[in-house]
Amino acid sequence: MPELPEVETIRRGISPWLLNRTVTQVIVRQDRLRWPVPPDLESCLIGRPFTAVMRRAKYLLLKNAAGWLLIHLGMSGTLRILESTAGVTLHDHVDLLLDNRRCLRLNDPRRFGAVLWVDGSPEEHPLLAHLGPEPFSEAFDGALLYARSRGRALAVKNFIMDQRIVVGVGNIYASEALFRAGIHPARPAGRISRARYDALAVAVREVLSAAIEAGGTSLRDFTNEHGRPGYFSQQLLVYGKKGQACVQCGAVIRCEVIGQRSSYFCPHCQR
DNA sequence: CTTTACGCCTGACGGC
DNA sequence: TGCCGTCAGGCGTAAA
Repeated sequence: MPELPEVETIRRGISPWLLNRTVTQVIVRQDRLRWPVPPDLESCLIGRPFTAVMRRAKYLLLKNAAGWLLIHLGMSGTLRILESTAGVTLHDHVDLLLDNRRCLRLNDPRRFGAVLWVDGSPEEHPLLAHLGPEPFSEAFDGALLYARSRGRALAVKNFIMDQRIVVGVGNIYASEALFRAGIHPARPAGRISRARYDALAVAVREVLSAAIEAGGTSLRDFTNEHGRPGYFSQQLLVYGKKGQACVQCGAVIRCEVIGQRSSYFCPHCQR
């Protein structure tokens, strides 16, 4: 599933195809996603061109004159731009047919994703209201991580994956950022120094921006808007590398479950 | 308030 | 070959 770099890659890819285009038809083949797809979605979309294609955290936000179409890709969702609505395959749940004859298609085998309609300010929507800062915003830095972590005992990996602390960091990039910062993923968040959180904030930004540059990480089913994979998997240093040699010290990379999620780290470089 | 566990779903993979 | 258990990029919710 897409973390922030994958969602941002999708956003950049679909944006030119959607901006100033109007939806002519909505096809919902399966409305049982994480929440039901609104039955009146077509009436919200038809006749009003998209005026912005934005991202907040891992949510895509498509704006028109009436409100916002909110899309989340869950664990296995993909969005593609197609020539037409032909060639329907398994798990092609939602199509938006556009007035340039293109089709924006959501495919999501596990159906943890969501397609919702938001009228009013999306920042006030319950799903978005309590999100932390964007990792590339000025509000996100070591001072924020340090302040928010005081007195908290949970593992730092779970702390930085909490979307109320900072958005966009999922299981892959949490492991990668902690390796780059030299911090053990199971270390209690409240027992990490300000200086180390400064390094972690930098590492989070670096790993996310490098992944965006590469067009996302290709693992299992992530592909961009044309169905092509991203290339950041070639730059992963610890994720999925259990049993392999650490690129920095040669120690054996380990994998342990922390907070119900597989966590990869170098036991020598990360403390 | 914090922290943990679980459930939602399907598909791929490894072991037997 | 088939069956079964495990695991997978997220996140809301319930419970302690």
